[in-house]
Amino acid sequence: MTDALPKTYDPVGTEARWQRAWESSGAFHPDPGAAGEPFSVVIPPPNVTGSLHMGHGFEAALIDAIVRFQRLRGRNVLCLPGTDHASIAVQTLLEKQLKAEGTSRHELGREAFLERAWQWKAHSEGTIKGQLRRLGYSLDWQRERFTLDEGCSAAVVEAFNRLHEQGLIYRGEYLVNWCPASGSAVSDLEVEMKEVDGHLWHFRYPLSDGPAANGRTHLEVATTRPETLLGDTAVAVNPADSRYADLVGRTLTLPLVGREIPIVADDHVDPEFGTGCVKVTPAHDPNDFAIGQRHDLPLITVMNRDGTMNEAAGRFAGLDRFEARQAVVAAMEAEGFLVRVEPHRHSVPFSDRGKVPVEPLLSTQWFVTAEPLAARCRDALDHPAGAAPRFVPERWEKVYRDWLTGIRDWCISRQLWWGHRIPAWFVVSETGGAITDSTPYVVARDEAEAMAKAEAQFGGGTHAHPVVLEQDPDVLDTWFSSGLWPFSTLGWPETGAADLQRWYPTSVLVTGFDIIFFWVARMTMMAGALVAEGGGDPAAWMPFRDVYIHGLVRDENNRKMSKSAGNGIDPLLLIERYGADALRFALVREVAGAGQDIRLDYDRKSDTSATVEAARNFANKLWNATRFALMNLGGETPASLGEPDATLLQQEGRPLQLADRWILSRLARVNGETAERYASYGLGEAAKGLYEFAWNEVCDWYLELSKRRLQVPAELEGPAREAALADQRSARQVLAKVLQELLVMLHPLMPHLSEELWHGLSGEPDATFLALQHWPQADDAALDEALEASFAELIEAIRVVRNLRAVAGLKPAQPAPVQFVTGRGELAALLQEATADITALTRAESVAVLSPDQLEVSRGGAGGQRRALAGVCGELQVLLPIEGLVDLDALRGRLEKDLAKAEKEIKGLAGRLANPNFADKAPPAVVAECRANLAEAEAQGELARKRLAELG
RNA sequence: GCGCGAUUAGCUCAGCGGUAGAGCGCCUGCCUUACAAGCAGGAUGUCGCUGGUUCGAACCCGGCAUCGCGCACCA
Repeated sequence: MTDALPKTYDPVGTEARWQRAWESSGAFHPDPGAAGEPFSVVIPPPNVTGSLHMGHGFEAALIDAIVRFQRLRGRNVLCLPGTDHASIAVQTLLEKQLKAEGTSRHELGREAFLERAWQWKAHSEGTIKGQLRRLGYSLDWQRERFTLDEGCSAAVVEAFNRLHEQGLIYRGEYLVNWCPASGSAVSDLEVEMKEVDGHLWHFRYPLSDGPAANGRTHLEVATTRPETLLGDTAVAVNPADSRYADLVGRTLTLPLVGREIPIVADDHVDPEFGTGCVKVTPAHDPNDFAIGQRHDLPLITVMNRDGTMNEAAGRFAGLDRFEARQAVVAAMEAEGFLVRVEPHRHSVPFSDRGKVPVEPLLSTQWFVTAEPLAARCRDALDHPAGAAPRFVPERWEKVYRDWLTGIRDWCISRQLWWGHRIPAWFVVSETGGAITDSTPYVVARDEAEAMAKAEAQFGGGTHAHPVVLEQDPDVLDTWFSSGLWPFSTLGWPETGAADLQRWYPTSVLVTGFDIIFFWVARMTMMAGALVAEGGGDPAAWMPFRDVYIHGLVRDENNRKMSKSAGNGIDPLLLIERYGADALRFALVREVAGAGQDIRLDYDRKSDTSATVEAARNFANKLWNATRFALMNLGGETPASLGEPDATLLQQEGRPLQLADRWILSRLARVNGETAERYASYGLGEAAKGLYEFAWNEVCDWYLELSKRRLQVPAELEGPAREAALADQRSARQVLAKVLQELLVMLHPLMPHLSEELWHGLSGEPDATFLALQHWPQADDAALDEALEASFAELIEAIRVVRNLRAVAGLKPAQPAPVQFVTGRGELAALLQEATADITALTRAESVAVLSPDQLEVSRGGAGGQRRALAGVCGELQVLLPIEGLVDLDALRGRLEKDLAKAEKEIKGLAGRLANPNFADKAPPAVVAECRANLAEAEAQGELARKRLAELG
């Protein structure tokens, strides 16, 4: 960097340069053997379904801020990237493509289809990696993983085998959520309830053996799904319902089908709802399935897997389920069984991915027994040493715990091709070469092991035929492999793996609340079963110490940004316009507390964002502040200048001025606060604090105050020159130190800009990175609360002068005399010490600090100052004796405003003090403060009145 | 139905017991050699409604309303 820096910061070239430098030097590729306490994060692997949107950018900004901070703190940091194969999502996407091409996966065949899926993966992964790099994410690309890569796949096979050995995986025929669109079972979590305007059809089911004692000839049932009546195997009533007590045990004749079905009594039925009679279709409804089990009812499946009716549906066979609904209703009506139809709003389960209603369908699937795994996780939350994991914000712990309580078994098989093939082999030689529900199977690590197991069990002896195996064609739920992510990526099941030893458990998981069940809970459950190896302290096996839950990015209309909603914004669009640092800073700065959603304002017509633009302006501000420093440090660096010593005062030879001591105190305080905020996930607060410090304190005040000291007039000679040079040097030292430290503190949020400016300032070679420096030790000796308070008063005094000048309509360049009047000795001393600063910042012609007595004397003498412009702040009276230049009306207006303000304050404070309870019960300090404020306000009001009177 | 969150300046949001804040936008002056992506000054609020606790409530507690989210779900 040279002295001739451009006036505006150009992020695009700079960012690319540092991204290349960091990566090619292996800056973020840690050695497990290196020193430093380990700190590790595995990133939530994005799906290889295309590209990333702003939500990913937001998450990246948060994670990177955390890991970069920890790196600066000297930790041995690993931040491991990767992607997820997203079984259903990718397969759906590919099938859509194939359909558009007029073909299908079945026409292509499994092998060719998978070939294509891998091509797609390579394409999508390339896009995603490009995006992550452009964000400046400090990832270890050499450790990049993919859920379907060799190592992760081996981990999946091992996990499946171990869980099976532990008796936690079973195969069985149950009602599952069947998604006809993808042709696969899905888990409970992949089902979304949606409110739909439907109908409630009331039907009559006649008693088969004649009228009841009370003359009743039929029962009336209601349903939202008439097509399922073809599979009814009972009608249920509440056992306590006296209306039907005598009918329990008798039978009804199912219309259209003619089947005799029993009337059963079951607690599930709410006698208050409808007629109190419920048709029971155990093979097509989860509640009915449960009733069916209790009453040992037959299961009659009337649908095929593609959502059409099957042979059991008789004359309706072949119809789509929704066509069948119409047809059944029409037939019921024609045959006189339809009582009435009423509109009915109700919830319908939809498949998350397929966007069609799921069909509860009886099928044979693989399941994970969830309760024992969940129990271990619940215990970890109640561990005496503290909840594991620790949720930030805390409230999410309850959400996590509630889900783990009363958990249902997890259906893990999917009738898809893209994914981890289930490591189970059917011994088809036992069932005539075909896979049926009764075909025996073996679970194994590979085919050879499967064969050995199968031969031991089924070979030789009485079996004359050779053992023939066929691997289960299904794949596992994507979340099965995602559940292993924190340890499969580090080398598990190889427990001796160096990375696993060094970085497991990981330090923090950063993710959105929308996948606490899908992913967070699955990881903790998997770790409990696979890593814990028999329990123990959860701190040893829980895959992360903390879980930091962030909110979602919403668009300008407060809608969640997502690809499916079509409102996602490509982060690259904003990066190209404003720079990655600006985008990152804008996103993080929006975070309040934690876990709150953020709204990114964005104009889709112009692709602009006021929020990001403000962050870009901040970057430019820092750029220019550093540019100013480079122009004024005389070619020196922070290192060559050395540390300023805040404990030495001007008289003792090192001319540290008021402003120096003030900014060094502020710096030390901001350093401590910022470190604390970063460490406790207060990222938004850290960003806001640094923004305010950099802009409102360093740039607006310190930098302005340093200007007059950085220039030593050529005409100075002798001791005066010596003094000016010494003062210049200390201003240089302080300026250099403050800026350099500020850049380090900003680095986690704005890595490229800070890296660039830090190099410019420090003159360090390109190969030395700010990213790998140490967080500066806060100089606690520089902290001076009283000084900070005094300086705030000084700033206020200068503001009043500026305000008066503005009211008077003085041209900025026009000098004017300034008088301060105060009876407070230490305030007078402060103003006296800062005379040169005040002069510089207010264009003062002269600065006088007077006591009230002195003022009276001077006014009595000169006589011509009665119409001075006057203002007050605190106990300080500020006068601009510039009669003749002043607009009297403006002057009066200003004074009236002061007076009104003072009177309003007096009223409030006096009211409070007049309440006897206040003096009695409020803390003495508060009462004293109130009295002081009242006295001050009264003094202010008095002054204003007096000046107004003088104006006549 | 149960639970969670939100409701503060025109907009986006801080503040969470002691006299209401920021950024953007708006108004008025300034091209003052770090920055016009800037500088200086200014205006702007019955802090959703309603009870209560307290000397004192935007802040704590109870209701209500509106918006959003999660879980469960009666055919």
